[in-house]
Amino acid sequence: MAIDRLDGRLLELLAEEPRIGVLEASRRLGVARGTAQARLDRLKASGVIRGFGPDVDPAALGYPVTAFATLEIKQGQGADVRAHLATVPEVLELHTTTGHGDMLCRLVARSNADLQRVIDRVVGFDGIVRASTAIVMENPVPLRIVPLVRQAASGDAPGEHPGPTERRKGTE
Amino acid sequence: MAIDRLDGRLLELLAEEPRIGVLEASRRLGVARGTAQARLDRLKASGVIRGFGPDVDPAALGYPVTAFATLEIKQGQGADVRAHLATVPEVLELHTTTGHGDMLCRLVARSNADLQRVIDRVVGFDGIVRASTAIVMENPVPLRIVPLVRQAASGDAPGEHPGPTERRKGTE
DNA sequence: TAATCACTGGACATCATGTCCAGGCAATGC
DNA sequence: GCATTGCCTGGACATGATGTCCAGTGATTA
Repeated sequence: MAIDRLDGRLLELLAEEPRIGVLEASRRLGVARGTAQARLDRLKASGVIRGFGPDVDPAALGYPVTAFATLEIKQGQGADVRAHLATVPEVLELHTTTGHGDMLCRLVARSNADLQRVIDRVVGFDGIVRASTAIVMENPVPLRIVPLVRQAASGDAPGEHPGPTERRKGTE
Repeated sequence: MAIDRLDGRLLELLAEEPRIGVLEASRRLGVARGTAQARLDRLKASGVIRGFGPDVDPAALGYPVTAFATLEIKQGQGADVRAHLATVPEVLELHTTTGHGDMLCRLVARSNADLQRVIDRVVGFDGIVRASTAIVMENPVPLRIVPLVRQAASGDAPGEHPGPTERRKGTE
């Protein structure tokens, strides 16, 4: 779904100060509450906004160590490995990829020593041939979405397929 | 900060149905509203909950392609490279790591073709020696936190330093 | 020209929020 | 044993936000 500048500013507002609510957002955007409400509903319905889940910091939970593991999988064992990794709480996300490895997963651990335990548990599975781990030292750019939203909303997005004007359609 | 079972269940509730609010959460947990409120305030104050920002789906914004790029950096160019990558909207996060590469970043793009443009922009910088990119095909385990919260809250967490009982202290 | 659509500005009842309070209860420290 | 501390309860209150209507206006499209 394409978003316009108003959608973009609304998303920015909510990203930076999630607690403000629809009413306050409409005030800051200079539009009627109904408009902000409608935009928000639309963003949620179209899947741009998946939800407003709490952003939990693993470090504050006692898991200050983050690592990325590249896994090489035995042919045909993909499904089993996925199921295995899904049972490990320290596996925060898992992707299957092209390239040297077959899978990439993000891990957390209580310490560098604990990371060894996590890795052992992750790779201690028959379908996994090899694993290489990269420990995260710094996180100069934490997961962010605002710059992308800004670009998507500005309409001058590079790589964008040239389209008609930005008039909203009733159903898309 | 250590969390107990009540904190854990509260986080789970909020993660799964963020819209319910404190009052409804307290009802489901079977505790007084003041308790849920206090727990939530404490989780926010201690940094376990960073916020309640909207969870935006890049794919719905028109960026359905995700990739991870491992970058090798020229000695002493780290700061410049970080600053450079921070200006690229398609760079959703950036980590400096140990291991083969020096940095790992998550990218999104409008298409496989567009990914080429993004990569060119990312590596088109003097301090970057080499880059290897892995395109994400599937995402069997999307970014999740609940299993980790459950483990942290259960107290029987592996790798946990043995501690006293789970009585809460006044200030920590 | 008629129809469609988004936005406005207002209305309403309901609900959640932030913020107090007094009391009970369990664990801690002396 | 006793006082202290800290958490939880259950209640109160005013304020504010929410969900949901509506009629009117302006602009675009067929």
